[in-house]
Amino acid sequence: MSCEPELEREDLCEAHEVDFRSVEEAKASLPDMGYVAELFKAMGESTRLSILYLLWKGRWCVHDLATILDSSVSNVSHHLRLLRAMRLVKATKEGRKVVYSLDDDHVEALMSEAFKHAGHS
Amino acid sequence: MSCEPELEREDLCEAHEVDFRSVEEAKASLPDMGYVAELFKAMGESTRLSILYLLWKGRWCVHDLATILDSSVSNVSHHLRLLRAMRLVKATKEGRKVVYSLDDDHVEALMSEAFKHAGHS
DNA sequence: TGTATGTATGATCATATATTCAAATATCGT
DNA sequence: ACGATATTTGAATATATGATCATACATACA
Repeated sequence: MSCEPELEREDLCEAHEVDFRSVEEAKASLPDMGYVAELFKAMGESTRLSILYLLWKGRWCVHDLATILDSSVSNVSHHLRLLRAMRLVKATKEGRKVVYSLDDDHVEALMSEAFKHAGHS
Repeated sequence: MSCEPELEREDLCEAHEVDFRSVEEAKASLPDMGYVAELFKAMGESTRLSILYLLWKGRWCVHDLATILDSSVSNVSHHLRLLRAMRLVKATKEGRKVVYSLDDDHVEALMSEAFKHAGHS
């Protein structure tokens, strides 16, 4: 059914302590990395990570985010678009402002975990 | 002491419900994102994330990692170098092989958290 | 000591990404 | 309706990054 070529024994390190079966099993057990990789990638850029951090602690409009981050409104808006597309943040229109907030408990848990150890360099 | 220019009131959204003080405080409270962003960036690439996942579950030499990931030894080795430089994985020479394993509990905790929700798209 | 195996490295290339700029859109107050 | 405020968008650009290739290095074994 699968179009994958069969794994051959020659593809393995000879005399490796783990056998053919282990490599096959490891390959089969590998979950899809797509979503998780995208998530980490979104969080792996300092401007976006800062935005997520700020929204973790409160709600902010675009202009103030840009001020706090010493960045341009345009740049912040571009990053917010990405975060919105990934449903990590949500936008609420309030008058002529758009106020952003976190939209994913998942992200809070990851940040909590990540910043817990921060400064262990 | 700081070379930062003083924040001016004009830099703020007028009539924002949060006041000048909040923006100043938010700016001051913002932790350094450097390390955490680097960490997420390292994990935000599917080949590297897969490597970390595999090493989370066991120990593997470079050749077998490449086989499991359908990638080249060279490519995997380059990624391992990055992960080594960040002290996320460690290398152990065993004969002519180099066996890699995780070198950071932190990463395990993050992966555990991340994959817990995977497939909630 | 030579050869095969296993890994690391540097250069190159194609692509992806962050940022800036200019301009468009939308909302409020006068 | 007009001007000011607030945000979004697309294009252009510079930089970063992942993959590949060729090659160097290092170890085991004959």
